[in-house]
Amino acid sequence: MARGNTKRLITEAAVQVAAQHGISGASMDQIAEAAGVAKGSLYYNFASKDALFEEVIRDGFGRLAEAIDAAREGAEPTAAPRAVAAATLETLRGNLDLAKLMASEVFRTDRPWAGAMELARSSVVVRFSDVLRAARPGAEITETAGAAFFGALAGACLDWLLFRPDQPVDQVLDQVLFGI
Amino acid sequence: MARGNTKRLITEAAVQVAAQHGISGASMDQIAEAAGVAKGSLYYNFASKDALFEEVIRDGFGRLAEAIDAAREGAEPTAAPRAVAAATLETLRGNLDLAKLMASEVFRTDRPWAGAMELARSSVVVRFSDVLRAARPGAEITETAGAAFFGALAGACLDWLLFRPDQPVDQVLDQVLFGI
DNA sequence: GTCTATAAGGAGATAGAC
DNA sequence: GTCTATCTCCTTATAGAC
Repeated sequence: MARGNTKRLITEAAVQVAAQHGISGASMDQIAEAAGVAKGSLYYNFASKDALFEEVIRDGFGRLAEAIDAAREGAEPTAAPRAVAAATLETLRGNLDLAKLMASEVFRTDRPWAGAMELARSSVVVRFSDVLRAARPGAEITETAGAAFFGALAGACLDWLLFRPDQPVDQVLDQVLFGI
Repeated sequence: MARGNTKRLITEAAVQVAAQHGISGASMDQIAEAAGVAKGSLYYNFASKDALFEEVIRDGFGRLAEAIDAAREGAEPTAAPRAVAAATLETLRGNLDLAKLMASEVFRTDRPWAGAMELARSSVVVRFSDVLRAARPGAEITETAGAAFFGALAGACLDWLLFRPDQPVDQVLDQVLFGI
């Protein structure tokens, strides 16, 4: 089995296991079993459990940042908040385990990977702030508004996918943006 | 030492430890040490680690629900969203460890205490939805909007307290409510 | 009602065969 | 590059003294 593929198997299994139990509650044994590889292979491909999850975190937020950028490119500034929100909801829906994992670990500030986490979170928050600013040239918009927008999307999206999955995505979008 | 007091010492220590490491990562040994009691006392006062955190969860969301109700009572319907948002920010600021804990565990659906968690979360989401509906009699507002409002407040509040603590609370409030 | 001591099993990580 | 076997420490929970 090629190394690149094994690494991907491991990170995907890590996401799946940690979405249920949290990073602390996810054991390397469980991850190895979910990935279908031996525990030794985890430690060949990653220096430690912390290094493994640092990569998971970077990948996860990176994927979200790319989706935001793509959605923003194709939209007028005033329409961009809705386009970006839609892209975010779709990305989170397509990576539900990752979304749960991010939501549960994003505000942890005292772990080895906390620096990488804050860098990744911040890059997404900045994107949201920029989109809001461009849509409302007059308003005073700081990164706190971006954090609020991000929180609104994450909160509504997980409420939707976990507890009210029958809603159409447009309805969720309307509810998130009802004031914008 | 009276039993009521010991229980409170334990729950407060549990919040403090779990805010850092998550519930899975918080050990009963750490909690006992932080509470200043022996581990045996934890198991005298609570049937298990899961039972302990079920009480922590119920207490936490109960406190938030009370603050929301109090803020709503004293405000006109159109001013209620801001009043409720302010009360929420103040409550979370006064219980930062609890806020971190709630944010990180609220979407966990496969734990023994998941039922209690969803009941508690839902009671808060319903309150937010009601406040928004009363403020905008014409609009179609579902509980998803309440979940989004809750998410926006939690996201902005933790961004504020953890990474931009110098902002005045009114400015945070303005950023969260900029579209409402 | 709170303590100490301990049981039984799971954790992260490593060594060495293949 | 992946495996199995193993080390050591930490985990939840219980038993029984005080």
